[in-house]
Amino acid sequence: MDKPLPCTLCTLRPLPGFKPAREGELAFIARRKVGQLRVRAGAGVISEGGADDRIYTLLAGWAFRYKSLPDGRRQILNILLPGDIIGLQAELLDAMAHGVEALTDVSLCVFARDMVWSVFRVHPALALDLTWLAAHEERLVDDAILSIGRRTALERVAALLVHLYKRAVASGLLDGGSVPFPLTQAHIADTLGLSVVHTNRTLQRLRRAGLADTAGGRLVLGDLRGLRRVAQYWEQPAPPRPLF
Amino acid sequence: MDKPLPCTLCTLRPLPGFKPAREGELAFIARRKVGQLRVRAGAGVISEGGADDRIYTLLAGWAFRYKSLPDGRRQILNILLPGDIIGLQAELLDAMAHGVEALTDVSLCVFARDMVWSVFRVHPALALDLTWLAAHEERLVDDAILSIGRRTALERVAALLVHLYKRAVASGLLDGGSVPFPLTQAHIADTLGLSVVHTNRTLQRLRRAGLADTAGGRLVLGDLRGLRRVAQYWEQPAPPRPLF
DNA sequence: CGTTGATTTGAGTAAGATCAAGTCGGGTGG
DNA sequence: CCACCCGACTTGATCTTACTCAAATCAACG
Repeated sequence: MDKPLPCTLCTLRPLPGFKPAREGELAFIARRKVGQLRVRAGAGVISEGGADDRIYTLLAGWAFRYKSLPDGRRQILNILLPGDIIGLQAELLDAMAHGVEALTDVSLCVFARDMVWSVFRVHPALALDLTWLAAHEERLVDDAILSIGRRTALERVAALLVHLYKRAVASGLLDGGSVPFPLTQAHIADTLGLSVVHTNRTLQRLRRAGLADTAGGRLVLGDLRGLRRVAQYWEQPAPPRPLF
Repeated sequence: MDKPLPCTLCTLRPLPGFKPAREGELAFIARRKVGQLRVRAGAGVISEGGADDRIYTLLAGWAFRYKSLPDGRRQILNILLPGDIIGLQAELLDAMAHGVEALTDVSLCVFARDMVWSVFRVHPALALDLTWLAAHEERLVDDAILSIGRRTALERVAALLVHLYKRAVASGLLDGGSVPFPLTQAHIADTLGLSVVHTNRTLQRLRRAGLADTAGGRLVLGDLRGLRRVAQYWEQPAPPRPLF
């Protein structure tokens, strides 16, 4: 735990990508925040199958959800950026069917386990936001299935880079034409269902074509339009999202 | 539209896989059901990108959610069985990011567009159920990603068959050691990110090994244990689910 | 029968995996 | 300061899985 940031001073909420809170809701949320948690890059936030009884929202840093097979093969389901919720599934279903691991050092707002139910009882509009978030995450996962199932390696990598670039920009991370990019090639491979070697060669193809470069922990898109074209990735405008 | 079945006589709810309705909720749901819709096998229920303003629940028959790329490649996201909800995403997010198509002739309970919001306002416990359903569907999609991304073709097919068998049994469709299986090999291929030809050969392998047979529109698992083993598929017990 | 959709088979190919080294760069400890 | 370590990235060679193309079979149905 580190010194908690009061929700009234939230650094995320003012960002253009987030909806402003409605009357009374911010105070309600603030009252339920029981602390703040810091997790180091590479460490686990929630373990696969574990029944954690907290809900988190990612305040700063990057993380990812993953699942693995008994023999160790691992699949990353989804990259988490600030504003994303962690642990909602565990609250609703019996246990967590996936793990969560920090990609960078990460700060999490911690909420008590009864948070969800009290939101539903007291603040229906906020509860609807929570469901919105769940539906939105499912949409991301749907997109991932389409990529992994039907795109070629080149298309997959291109689509992932466009996708992450867009989200990073929406999180206010754009700085001098590039965004932070904390994924290693092994992470990309685990996200896209590819081997590390093939991921490497595919990234090189994109780099040589002047489309995208991930060097030095930052992502530069040389030609967004062109990248979209090779990825067969068409724009879906992102409306402002709710935040907890 | 065909003659609607009143919710009080629902054929699904008594099944062991579904939670009983709480006090007052059944009447509430019944009042919001505006009709019943029949869709022929192969016809679309919701089109990709369309902004349908209804919510459905699948009363009888099989369907599937899908997404496609501009050039026509198609990926099935998820198979829908009786009790599944259709169109929740469209209500929450702006438009439908995926299409839904009937696999068999299908009956749908139709609810008005404001259904969701009124549930959240009036019946918080029911709203939580709705979110449960969303989280549950996401879990299925998470599993699918793991399969497509990290399992071999043989493992994928085996895992899908086990999965669908389990769900069909939970829907009360088991009859004489087999369940209905309305998917063509092309559907399986689109679900698993394989080509039709390879799907065919893989199914033959399973058949010859005495593990599973999909002949004649029915699925017979010759050796569930063995199938689980090749699929690296471990049991996740399914608690009773809410129904709308 | 003729048509249509689903399944099956065969042959050739290509995308991507695997195996095995090797490089590069940023720590750490001597 | 330098040796060395370690993780991430890169390269080459080879192998395998799964795709593509093309055609045959099969069954249901009007």
